[in-house]
Amino acid sequence: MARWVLHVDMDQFVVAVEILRHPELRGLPVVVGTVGDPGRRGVVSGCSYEARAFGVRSGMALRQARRRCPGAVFLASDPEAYRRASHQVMATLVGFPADVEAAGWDEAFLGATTDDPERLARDVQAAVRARAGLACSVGIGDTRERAKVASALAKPGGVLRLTAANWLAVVGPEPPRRLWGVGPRTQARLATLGIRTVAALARADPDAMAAAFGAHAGPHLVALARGEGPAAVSPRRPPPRSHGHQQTFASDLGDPALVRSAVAGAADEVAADLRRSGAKARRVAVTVRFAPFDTHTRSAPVGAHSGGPDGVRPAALAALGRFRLDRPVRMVAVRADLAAPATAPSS
DNA sequence: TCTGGGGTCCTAGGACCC
DNA sequence: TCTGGGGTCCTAGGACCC
Repeated sequence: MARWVLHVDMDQFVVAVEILRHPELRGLPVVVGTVGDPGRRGVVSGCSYEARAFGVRSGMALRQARRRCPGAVFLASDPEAYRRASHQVMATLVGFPADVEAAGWDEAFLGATTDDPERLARDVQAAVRARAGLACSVGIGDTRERAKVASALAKPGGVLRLTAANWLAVVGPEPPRRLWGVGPRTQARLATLGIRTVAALARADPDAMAAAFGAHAGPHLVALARGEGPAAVSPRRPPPRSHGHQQTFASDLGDPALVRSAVAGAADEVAADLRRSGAKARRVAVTVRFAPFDTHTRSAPVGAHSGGPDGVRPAALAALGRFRLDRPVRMVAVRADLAAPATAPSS
């Protein structure tokens, strides 16, 4: 029997959850945003296939979504409902003879030993539909990268297998953006080098790519284009490396005192996270986004308070003190880098 | 045209040390 | 006075993902 990676990806997850409790929305263009009001600052966190037909995309500004699809139903995001649905899905997956690694609310990797991965994929789809009432697509691969790309190509509701044998035939003509780990910036840089397809990137000289993208990142890009990479699926999640909170203001803040109080508030939320998790902070970074979108970060160590929660706010305000708050501010963020857990030293 | 909130990882320059 | 080659830490920025 062979070892396979399956990538299970829920179809239009947040919208599907909304349709479960609002069946009358089925078949309509539906847009779920951070806020339900498309006149306010916020982005699309999920949209139905009917809305996508109008050009609405995840991550798009709500105002732009409304321009593209004025007739869409706009709903506010309800994270608690999505988390409950996610738990149902993950509980269903854990019932299968496989290692299960959650990769966000709406997707998971399965590591399974089987001679019929398609059969397993169909069984997973049926079980998720029966238990949670939701549809998913399943990618099958001999690496995580291939399984991940396969599930995207299988949408909606399909099953697709990608291995070394058919990877380039299927994915080769696609733009590099199709790869898991290549975004719009990297695709644009690749285009300036004349590389416009996955196949072209797979043929690229790793040394030349190292010169252009860095010693590690360059060859890594070529490996991605070949579908290579790890195949391990690990059910245990590593401890978090950071905790953060950020706030975009409904309208820009011109008063530095208000900016300081927003930073203090975010720092207190981070401190509360630290208390819950028992983790220690190493540094605290404050990000200030000036209008329209000019973004800078300053950080400070939390040494004076031994990394405890009480040290977060002073460190955040110290970092903020290094900014000149002479322009309107759109967003502030506070993030704490966590110290490695103080468990038994291993060496 | 306008760009949320929560994260992870990589790069690169300078400081500092041997 | 001019000077190699490595390592690690600190810091800011960038890219990407869900």
